[in-house]
Amino acid sequence: MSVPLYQAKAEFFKTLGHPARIRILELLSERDHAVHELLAHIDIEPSSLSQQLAVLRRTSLVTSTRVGGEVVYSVSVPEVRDLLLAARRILSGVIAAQGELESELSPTAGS
Amino acid sequence: MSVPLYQAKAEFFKTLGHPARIRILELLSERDHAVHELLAHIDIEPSSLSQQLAVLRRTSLVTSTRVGGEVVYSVSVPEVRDLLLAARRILSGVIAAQGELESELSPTAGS
DNA sequence: TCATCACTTGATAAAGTGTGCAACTGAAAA
DNA sequence: TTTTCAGTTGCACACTTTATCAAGTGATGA
Repeated sequence: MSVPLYQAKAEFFKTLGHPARIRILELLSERDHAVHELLAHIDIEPSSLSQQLAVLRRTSLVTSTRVGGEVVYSVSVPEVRDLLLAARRILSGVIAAQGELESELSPTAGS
Repeated sequence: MSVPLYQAKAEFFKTLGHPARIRILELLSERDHAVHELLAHIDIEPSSLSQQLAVLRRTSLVTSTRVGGEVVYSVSVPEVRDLLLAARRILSGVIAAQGELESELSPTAGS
């Protein structure tokens, strides 16, 4: 293999590193969605959504199918869901820790 | 909380989205390392390493302690290790799938 | 004290990313 | 056939990230 694994990992995480792409994956891991359905949940321009979907397509995390007038997206790597859950767990830990630290510094109010 | 969770997640993944930072976390999840030890394993300039360590510090994923002449880093969120393992599993799946696809397209050699 | 090792910081140029607008394609409805 | 809805693509601009070089701090050893 030409690309070292740690670099592939970095690129993988990079594709997860955008709020819209996270939202897309969260919605798609519930069920398949057409683009206009995603659009109803995510507050960005259609062209921007399309671009983020393209990023996810390029990395094979989602696939699209044309169904009549609409394009339906699905996750092609179901394990991504676990990853998002793991991230949430870690994150709540980190955020809680930072919260404590903050309260120690200024016990009256959080910034 | 002011920052929506999906945005916090995106930022979290973004900090993982760099090959040097992945290497650092992998090394640190084995055991603590001084900066010059990391430097021996990761092929980048000291200043660049320092910069990446700063990114990880800012997001509270690692902590540093001065021990005499050297600065020792440790992971402060051990669950990160699971995340890296999960990423590797997902990634090998995706890479394998792409490999198959590639062989179908050109059965003789992979690009 | 002076030199040196171990790191960090600052500045800057180059590369990469994201955003919004306009133009374009395909399918369905009028 | 013409419109309209559903998406995508191209492009210009702003913003961010990264790499590198030079300069600076802190501790140790000569």
